[in-house]
Amino acid sequence: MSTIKDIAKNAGVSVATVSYVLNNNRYVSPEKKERVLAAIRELNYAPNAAARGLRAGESRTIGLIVSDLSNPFYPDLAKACEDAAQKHGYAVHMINTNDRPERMEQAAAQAREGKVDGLIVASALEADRELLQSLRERGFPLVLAHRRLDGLDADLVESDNFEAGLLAARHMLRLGHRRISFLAGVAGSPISRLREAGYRQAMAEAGIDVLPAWVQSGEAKYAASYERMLGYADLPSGERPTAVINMSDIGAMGVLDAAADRGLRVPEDVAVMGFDDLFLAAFRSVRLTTVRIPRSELGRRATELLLDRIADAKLDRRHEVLPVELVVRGTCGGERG
Amino acid sequence: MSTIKDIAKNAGVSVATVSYVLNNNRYVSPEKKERVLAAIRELNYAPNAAARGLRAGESRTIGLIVSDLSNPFYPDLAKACEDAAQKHGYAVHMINTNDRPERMEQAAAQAREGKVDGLIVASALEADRELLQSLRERGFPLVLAHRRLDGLDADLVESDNFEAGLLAARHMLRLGHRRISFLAGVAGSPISRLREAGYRQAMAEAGIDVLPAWVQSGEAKYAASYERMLGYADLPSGERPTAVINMSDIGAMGVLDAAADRGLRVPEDVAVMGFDDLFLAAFRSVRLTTVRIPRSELGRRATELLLDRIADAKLDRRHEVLPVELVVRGTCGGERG
DNA sequence: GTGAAAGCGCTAACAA
DNA sequence: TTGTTAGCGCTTTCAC
Repeated sequence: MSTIKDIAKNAGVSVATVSYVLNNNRYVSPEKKERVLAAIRELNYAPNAAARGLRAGESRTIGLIVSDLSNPFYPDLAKACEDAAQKHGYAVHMINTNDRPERMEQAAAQAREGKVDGLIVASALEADRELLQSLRERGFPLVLAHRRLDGLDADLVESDNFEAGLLAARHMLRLGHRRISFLAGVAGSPISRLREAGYRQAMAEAGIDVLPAWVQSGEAKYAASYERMLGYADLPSGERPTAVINMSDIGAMGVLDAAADRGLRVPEDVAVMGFDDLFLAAFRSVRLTTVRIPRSELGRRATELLLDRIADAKLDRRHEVLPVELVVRGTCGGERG
Repeated sequence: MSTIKDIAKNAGVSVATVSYVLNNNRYVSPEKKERVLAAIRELNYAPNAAARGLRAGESRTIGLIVSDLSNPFYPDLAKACEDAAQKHGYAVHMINTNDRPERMEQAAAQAREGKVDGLIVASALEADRELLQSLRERGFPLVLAHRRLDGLDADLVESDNFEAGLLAARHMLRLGHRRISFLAGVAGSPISRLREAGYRQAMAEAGIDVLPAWVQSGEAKYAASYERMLGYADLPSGERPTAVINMSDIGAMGVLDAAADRGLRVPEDVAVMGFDDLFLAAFRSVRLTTVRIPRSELGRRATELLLDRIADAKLDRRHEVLPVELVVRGTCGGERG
């Protein structure tokens, strides 16, 4: 690898001059400039990032922490984040925690070492609060995406989860359902809490008492949701919920499959909804009615907020709520599309 | 952010001593050591990565280039890569190219700037050959994963694509099919070429002439495969392939959906297979028979090879071929599982 | 055992 | 208009 000195020597100028043409922040005579450029081409030179970073005190890289890359929710968010960052000359350093706390610690370490200039946390867990708070206290730029962490002094972009729950439940209600189940996410998850609140509000508006058996916390993943639907299927049909709203599209797939395995027809015997609107929800063999969570927008806005914050640390804290949208397909009947 | 100087001052020792305890590569008296450790804790110090990197001439970071993060194929590969890298103290810098050449150039730039110590390319395109070759010529550590690039002087880990094609076609043959279609990937893709060769070999073994209409190149994605299956569906039933092997599980979903849209039953009217064995292939509503491509192993081995190469640049070039596996589900009949 | 100081590659203040 | 040089934070050689 050649250095700026090699270029200077090759072009017969000082290193300062090379630096000037590199950053073009000083006038350099056309002849010298051309010689420098030629030397750069000839030696295939690229300025060393570590040296630049050390000098400038920044890495021009942001970190993106996601909890589970295999969840199709995150790749879209990550892509949008990368696109937005790139537009501003930043690279994205993605870290997949698999919800393991030690991975989060590694991410924080990278922050403290200056490997990244700021962090987007797309999966903040209660367990991460202290770590993230300590980062913030040291003034480290941080934005939470998708999952909020109440009381944490950081910028936040989320979707309108209350509205999402409201939309879902109202849709079921409109279709005539009364026994509507809400299969929530892990207890304490703010996303789940908000959506459940929306669901409860819709039920209250309709004058329906929500029975305890209708609302269950747990993992929103395929297997857990499958099991929970199996539980409903074993109920006598007069007690069984006629509609099931699941915290995620992936979980809704489990509900759908469990219903099928028990000979329950969708939507005739059970109507099913999810949240997210993943690509698989659109498959003809699925046609899942769902509430779309704007993941790309989440990623893009989070990045923009972070970049703003990096540029100006004393901005007021911001909190953005992105709109969600009902997507009607086949699993509740009344398909439009 | 505090620096090593702050620690030295706080602990009343020299920066050298701080460095020694940081890296613990010299004997330091217990008392001083304790004072240094205390100062580090007190000031919440972490050594600056840029300074270290500059000094050491390495970033302890590897780059992972994937072509499309939204394709569920890659996240699993990326996770395995991250796990393996982490085990050796390396971070992973993921870059999503979306198959755009300029993104590949940015990745190469990061390599030349020393932001990463080596690169795993999980989606090498013909168009990238020159760029990658020039990196190799400068001795930059590079390993190709999943997609080979003939003639490129780089380590390679791929799956046994010829065998995969063979397995798929033989499975259909065993089930009694004769008119077996192979919906290939983009023309010229080595993966597609190899799998097609396996398919053709199986057909030849069975003494069947492969009709031109049975083999079609194109995108292996949902929409393109959907269209191609629609084309088959319009054929008189005596000419229509009774079995369709698609280059990817996602594409096979398109085939499945097109068949359903045309009232064709699976597997009675058409048997369908994919490649990959994505999580969605296992859904009860899908139950796709497929050939499993070992994506996690691909990611893990690629990382190990790269780390080896970083440690020792003059290793012989390596080429590993990972085994694939037939996964029988419902879309061809004869389900075992 | 510990410390002073050189130097990794770069930028920019200052001098000329 | 261009060059000299200090210094970013760290590691390590060399000296004591």
